Amino acid sequence: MSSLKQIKTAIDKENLWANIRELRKNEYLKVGGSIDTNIYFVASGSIRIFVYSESEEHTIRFGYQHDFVVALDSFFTGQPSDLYLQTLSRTTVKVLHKSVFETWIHQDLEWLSLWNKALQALIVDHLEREQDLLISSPQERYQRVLSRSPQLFQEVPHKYIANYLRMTPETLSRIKKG
Amino acid sequence: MSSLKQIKTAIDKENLWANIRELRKNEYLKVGGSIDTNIYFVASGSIRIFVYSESEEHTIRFGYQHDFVVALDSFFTGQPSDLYLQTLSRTTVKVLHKSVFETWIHQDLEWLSLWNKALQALIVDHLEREQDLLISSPQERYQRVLSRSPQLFQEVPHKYIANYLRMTPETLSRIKKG
DNA sequence: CCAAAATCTTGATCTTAATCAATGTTTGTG
DNA sequence: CACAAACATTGATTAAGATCAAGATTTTGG
Repeated sequence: MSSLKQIKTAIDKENLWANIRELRKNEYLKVGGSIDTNIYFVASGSIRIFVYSESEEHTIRFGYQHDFVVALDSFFTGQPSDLYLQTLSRTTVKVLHKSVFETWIHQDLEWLSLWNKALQALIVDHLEREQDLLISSPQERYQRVLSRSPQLFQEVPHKYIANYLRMTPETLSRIKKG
Repeated sequence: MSSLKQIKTAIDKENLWANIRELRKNEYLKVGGSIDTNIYFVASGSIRIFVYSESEEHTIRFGYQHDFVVALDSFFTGQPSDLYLQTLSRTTVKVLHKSVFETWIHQDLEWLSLWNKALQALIVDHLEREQDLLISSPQERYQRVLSRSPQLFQEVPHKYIANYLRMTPETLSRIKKG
């Protein structure tokens, strides 16, 4: 059982959730320039994290059912960040406040160790992502992400996946066909 | 004082280093397919972390004087990883074994908290890096990294920086001129 | 269920950075 | 110091993916 799943179970048991939010398609949980230190758990639906740059959107990550979604930079630093969190469909999230989480996690060395493990797993994921992005062939980038996250292609519109893979929807479409 | 600096100071004080290695230019600390759970501290010189893919090298990160350098995926998972660690010049590193580090870090909640902070800072760095890589204009990618890490351009040959920025040395050269 | 909107596909053209090639410059070593 | 090797620059050409445009398909909301 992954560290994140264990953390989720414990949060449920101790009933730490602040509230539940229901969002329509395309609603923003967070916009650029704002502080958001919440942890969101996607009960249903899907969310996209992106930034603006060169007046274009760049997709950082997706979250769908059973994922945690967090504006990590704002969460860690407590500062405003450039990240946008937007729903891609009607979505329900459970909200956990950082302060509650922090208090809880520091109550027991066991929890802190678990959180440590979760952070480590996150870093390993980021390393993978970095390699995905460095690869020059769009074909290869597609293959790597497809084989690691086939589910993703079921869950979110491909135009966003194309953006996530730093290619146009047209290029992605042609790769899928080929 | 950053969490990493505090950790470094403590390791020095407790004398946890296993040994010191002197390496010539272009020597490998680690090659792809191997396990390496060491933490290296660059006393002098410089190191490049890269992977092979499509029979090309892709540069993940640089480490120079006073940086920690770690094959993070292998370090965290204990498994073999695709990362290569290679010196870019005559380099001296201090070596710290994971087991020693882990034992030490778990002795005190204070240390574990500090390590936690370091991991968080690392994740924020990775987020920045991800945004750097997503940007489509080579010009912009160059500008962002230059303004965040001007020192880098003093420390390592630009052909490696070009690779790190996912462009050719020719393109980087033209950007610098323009 | 139907209409409108959003998404996806396909083809033609254009643009930008990669490639190729040659020369100039710096660095490191005997 | 000299000379070779590594690195950087510059110009010409090519190629791959972006852009543009139109049509097909799917999704969504009243």
